[in-house]
Amino acid sequence: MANIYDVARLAQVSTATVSKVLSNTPYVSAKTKERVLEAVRELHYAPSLAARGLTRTRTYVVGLVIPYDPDFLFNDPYLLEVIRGVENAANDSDYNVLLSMAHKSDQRSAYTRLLRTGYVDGAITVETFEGDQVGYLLDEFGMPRMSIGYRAGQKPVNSVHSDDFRGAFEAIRHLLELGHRQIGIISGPANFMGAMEERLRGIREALGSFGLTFDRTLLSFGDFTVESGYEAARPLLATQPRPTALFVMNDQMAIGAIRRAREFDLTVPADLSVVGFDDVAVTMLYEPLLTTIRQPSVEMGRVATRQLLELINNPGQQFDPIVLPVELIVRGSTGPVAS
Amino acid sequence: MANIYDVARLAQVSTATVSKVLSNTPYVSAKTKERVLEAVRELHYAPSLAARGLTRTRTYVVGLVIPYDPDFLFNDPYLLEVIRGVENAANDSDYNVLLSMAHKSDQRSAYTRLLRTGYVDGAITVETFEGDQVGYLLDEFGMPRMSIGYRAGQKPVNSVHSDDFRGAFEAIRHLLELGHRQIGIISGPANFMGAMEERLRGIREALGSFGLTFDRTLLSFGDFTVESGYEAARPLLATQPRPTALFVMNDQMAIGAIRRAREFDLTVPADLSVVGFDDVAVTMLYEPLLTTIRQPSVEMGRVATRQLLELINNPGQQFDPIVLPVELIVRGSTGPVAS
DNA sequence: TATAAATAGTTAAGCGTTTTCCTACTGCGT
DNA sequence: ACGCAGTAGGAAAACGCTTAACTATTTATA
Repeated sequence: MANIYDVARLAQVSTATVSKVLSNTPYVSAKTKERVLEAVRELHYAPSLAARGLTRTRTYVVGLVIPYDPDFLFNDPYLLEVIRGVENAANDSDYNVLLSMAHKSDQRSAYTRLLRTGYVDGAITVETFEGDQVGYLLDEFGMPRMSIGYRAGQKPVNSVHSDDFRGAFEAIRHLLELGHRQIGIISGPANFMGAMEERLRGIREALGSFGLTFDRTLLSFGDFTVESGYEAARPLLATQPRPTALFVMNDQMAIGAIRRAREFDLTVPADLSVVGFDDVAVTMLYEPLLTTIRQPSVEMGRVATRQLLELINNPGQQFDPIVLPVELIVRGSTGPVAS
Repeated sequence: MANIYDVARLAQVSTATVSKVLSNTPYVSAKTKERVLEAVRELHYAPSLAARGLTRTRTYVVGLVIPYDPDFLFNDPYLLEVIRGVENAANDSDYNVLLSMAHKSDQRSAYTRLLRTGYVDGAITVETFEGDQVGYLLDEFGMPRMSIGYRAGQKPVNSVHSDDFRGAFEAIRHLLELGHRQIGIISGPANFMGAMEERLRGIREALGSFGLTFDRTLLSFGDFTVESGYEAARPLLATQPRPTALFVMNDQMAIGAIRRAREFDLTVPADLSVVGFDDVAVTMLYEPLLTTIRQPSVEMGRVATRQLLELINNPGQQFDPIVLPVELIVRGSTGPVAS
């Protein structure tokens, strides 16, 4: 593997000049520059990131921390899209992505890997449940960091999340406009960072705008799995008067709920309308096609990364969470209330 | 951030000694060792990987290259599991994972990132369609590499894949044992590296063991998407005599095929048995639950990584592909042939 | 024409490790 | 008392790059 000396020798200049050419520092004549580039090409030279990282402050690597304490998160295609978004944006700026999937039991090691080795310029943490340590540790260390999702603590916090409030609001409004008045809710885990509260807020607001109030007895919880949706739907569908619609906070639980509805001999959407959340591609397999709220997952990864790079270049900034728009996708699982 | 000098000073030894303690080199007294470790703890010291990478040959980073030319691959939960397996195994050996999702258009850059910067000790490439360049480039460079999937070229090649032959064999045998004799096949793309051929071989073998031969008119192709399964199923179900069973080479297409079957007023499994492939979790949403062949995806990532580390330590080895067992999971989408 | 300013390129120090000699000490057998 | 093997620890070079400081050359300015 050629090093900078080989290039310098071949181009008949000093290593300093080579370095300047490669980092686009001014005061190099066009002629010399070309000669150096020629040598670089000939030798297939690329600077060693290790050596570069030693002198510069930059390593050109960002860490992507994904805690996967709850295993089911890993069935969530959403995550893969976030990863892709991060990778994409990093690439565009010649950055590399170091993956760190910390299981709760060894968060310490994730922390070590990212921080203490000086291997990354910054980190993106995917926020899931409360109580994750890595984030705090990174902050304490002063490492530039962006969260994907909601972050505990007072604003401003550097994070990106989708507009859960609006998503829930639109979902409920859609149902209300279809004439539904008894709307059951299946929420995700209560300790899932922030998102659920936001959605509940959205629900209340939408109901309020129709002069209705939120009925707590129509609220039920699941853990994002199909099974939990199936379970959570039972008490709701057994309530009298029976809800004519369900707003379920992820698509998989929505599918579970629909399965339960069948057991109650309810047809979707004729007897029961169902709105999901996420718009994961796999639900396209299911009949009826699910009306849902689409989250811009790839975009979330992208935005978080771009913002992180900005933070790396100008450390110490704090800004308010970036909220990405969601979209109501009306498909076949919702319809007007039966008269 | 503390460096090795800080530690040396605090422990009142030379940096050489600190280094020795940290790499478990002999000839350091227990007392000194303890003193050094104490200092390390106190200062929260961790050696800089960059500096270490400069002197040692090792960077303790492996690259994970995922070409995502076909976008739909990214809806495949399978991939996420592979990633997880890689990350896991790497962690166990104190290795880090650098992600590189090369789009076809910039494979060159993926190559640069991984190779020429000297940033990784080895690479894992996920093989999908033929014609990917990165792999060849890595080999040419002499970089240790493991493939996940089938790799072009003559054996031995360093790769890990699941037992597609056996999987197809078991699927077909299962159907044959249920009495099916007209079995339609929906294959993945023909140019998808190796796997499809292996499965076709398995199909032939299973048929042969029942004294049957493969009927090419019952073969149809899709591209792994639900839609393509839906499309591919039509000609098959229109064939006379109509097949009583379908073996579909991934779960998503299987779902598509089942949807088409409904249009033909066929009930699964009463009128038509369907076997899928992969056993991705999301199919648990569908009724009937899919009989399928489970691939050990996390394990594939793990094995590939462990093998790569072995290859890094003893370069130049070539071994035969590692074949991981698959498993027939019988659920509700298959049943005895209607009499 | 003399001088200042801008441009072009070089030298050498330094980044934080590891590792190869070295040196020094200890205890043991003679 | 001497020499030697074994054990402990240190000094310093090397890894490949960047960059500050410097010199030399050219161009602009008065």
